[in-house]
Amino acid sequence: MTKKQKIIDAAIELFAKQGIETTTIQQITAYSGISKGAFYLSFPSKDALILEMIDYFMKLITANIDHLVNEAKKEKLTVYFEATFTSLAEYAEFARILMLENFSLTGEEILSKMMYYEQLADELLGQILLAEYGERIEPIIYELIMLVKSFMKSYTMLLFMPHEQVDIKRLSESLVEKTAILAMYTTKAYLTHPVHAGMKTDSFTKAQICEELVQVAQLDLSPLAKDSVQIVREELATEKPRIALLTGMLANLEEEPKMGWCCYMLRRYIKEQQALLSV
Amino acid sequence: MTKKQKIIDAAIELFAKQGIETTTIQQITAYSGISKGAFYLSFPSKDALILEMIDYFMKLITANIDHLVNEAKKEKLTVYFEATFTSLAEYAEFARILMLENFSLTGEEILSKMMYYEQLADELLGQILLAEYGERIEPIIYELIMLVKSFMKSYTMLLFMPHEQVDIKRLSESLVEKTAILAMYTTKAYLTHPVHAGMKTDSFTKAQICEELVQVAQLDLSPLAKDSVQIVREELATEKPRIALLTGMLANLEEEPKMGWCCYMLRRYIKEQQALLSV
DNA sequence: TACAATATTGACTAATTAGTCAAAAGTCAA
DNA sequence: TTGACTTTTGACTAATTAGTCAATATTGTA
Repeated sequence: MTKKQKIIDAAIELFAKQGIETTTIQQITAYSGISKGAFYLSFPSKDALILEMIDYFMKLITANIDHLVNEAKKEKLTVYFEATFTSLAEYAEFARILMLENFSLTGEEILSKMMYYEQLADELLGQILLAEYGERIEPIIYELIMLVKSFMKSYTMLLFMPHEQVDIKRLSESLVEKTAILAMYTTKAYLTHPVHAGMKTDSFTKAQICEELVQVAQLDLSPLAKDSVQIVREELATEKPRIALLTGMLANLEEEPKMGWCCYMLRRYIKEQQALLSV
Repeated sequence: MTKKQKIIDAAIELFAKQGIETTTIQQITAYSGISKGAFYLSFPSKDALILEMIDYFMKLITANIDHLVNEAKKEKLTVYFEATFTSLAEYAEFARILMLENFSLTGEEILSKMMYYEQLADELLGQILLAEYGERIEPIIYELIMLVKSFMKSYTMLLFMPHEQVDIKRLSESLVEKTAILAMYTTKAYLTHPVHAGMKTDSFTKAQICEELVQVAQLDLSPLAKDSVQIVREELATEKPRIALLTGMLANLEEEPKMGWCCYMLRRYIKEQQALLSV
């Protein structure tokens, strides 16, 4: 395990236990069995650590949910709810802290990072809703996204109450029903535009994906994964990467641990290219 | 203006501007033009100040919303939404900070204080919903309360975005529609019990109300208000306070500024006594 | 083994801030 | 005006913590 990973592991536990702001570098270094100096060899500052932790966590969750939803052939909304609650429950302590300290965290960067991932989540939810309920909900799509996110935030709190035992399946079904009801009968939508209007999630460029591939190539992967990564890198270096090839390689990588974010980027890239072609 | 009020005024502004945790006593004393020592003559600690500020603010909001809803003869839910958004908008900067730092605030006391006021809000909402949609929603009442609160929290965020201009009337109507839809069609409720089960808001005792009356009697009030307060105090000292008398005095006090919390307590006391009688 | 290059350490600095308290300023009755 | 009493002050303490860097340990190489 790299030193960075040791620090991140310790930080996850400590942040989860006592909050981000109140956890000191001293505590993190003591807990991970390294010295203070060593910490600053891995991270330039405490803020940088927080930023990387959030990034690490949000990529994990985002990629995981997107993967499960894409895999599902029907009832994608149910899967979306289940995947979200399950993912959050898995890292409940840290997710709880992140949610609660969300905005009290200082720093422009952290805030825009959070907004970025929220935007990604909104996009996925929007696609699912449109696929599920058809074009007729287009006039109320921004409202629906807001409402569904509201539900989820509130019910997510239940996951964080230690005594409460959440039945994720039943909860998801309950929320699907509410979403369907609202999609069906809502006439007076307050929101007619996305809330975070300014924000736009640019699609991933070939360069960005390659960069990420270089990163993960350093991890120890199965031979299949290692080769697939290499092939994708070479293909992305060409003028017109072949979608079929990328799709196949993506399938090779999907189940590989630690490759989640790569897969997410690739998936989006492929979808986008297909959309361009079909126009 | 008392020294305490000076401090509270300064704290409201500074907390709103830069957050509660990051505001120092130094800044507060500098801003309110007093010395550090003087601060500690008015408040035993920074935490005590925070606690009192939250109390001050929550009482203001709670009493105001309850007053407006009780005054309304019909469409109480609409009034509830409007009153809530309007009250929050009025103190938007501070409300925003309170909402965002909500849980990162340390201290058992602050947390239980917030839960207490949330519980009061839940009760009011529950009553309105039952009155509006009848007994048939009883099986889904806890779910509905949760859902409506979810909406409100999310849309409240819009109030805090400086560039966004919120049309409270239209928003409230939109939320009423959603509430009605959910009340009408929901069949699969996830929640069958209140979330904060342990918590219970005990009714106000005569002693508690008297205590508050003693407090406000020190403020400078109109002669009518002053006399009414005195009469209520005497009446509450008796074995069986007459409801008719209290109701009349309450009417005298309703529009008096700074009496909000007193009126709220009285209103609840009267309602409760009436409920006991009608059994 | 010897030596250089690299990695790691933890005592130290500088900055911040809640809370204290001896001294100064203000008040007021005689 | 005096002087006893109250209020207010702000320099000071003690505690905390992010970040530094000279000294030390480890590793790789010839």
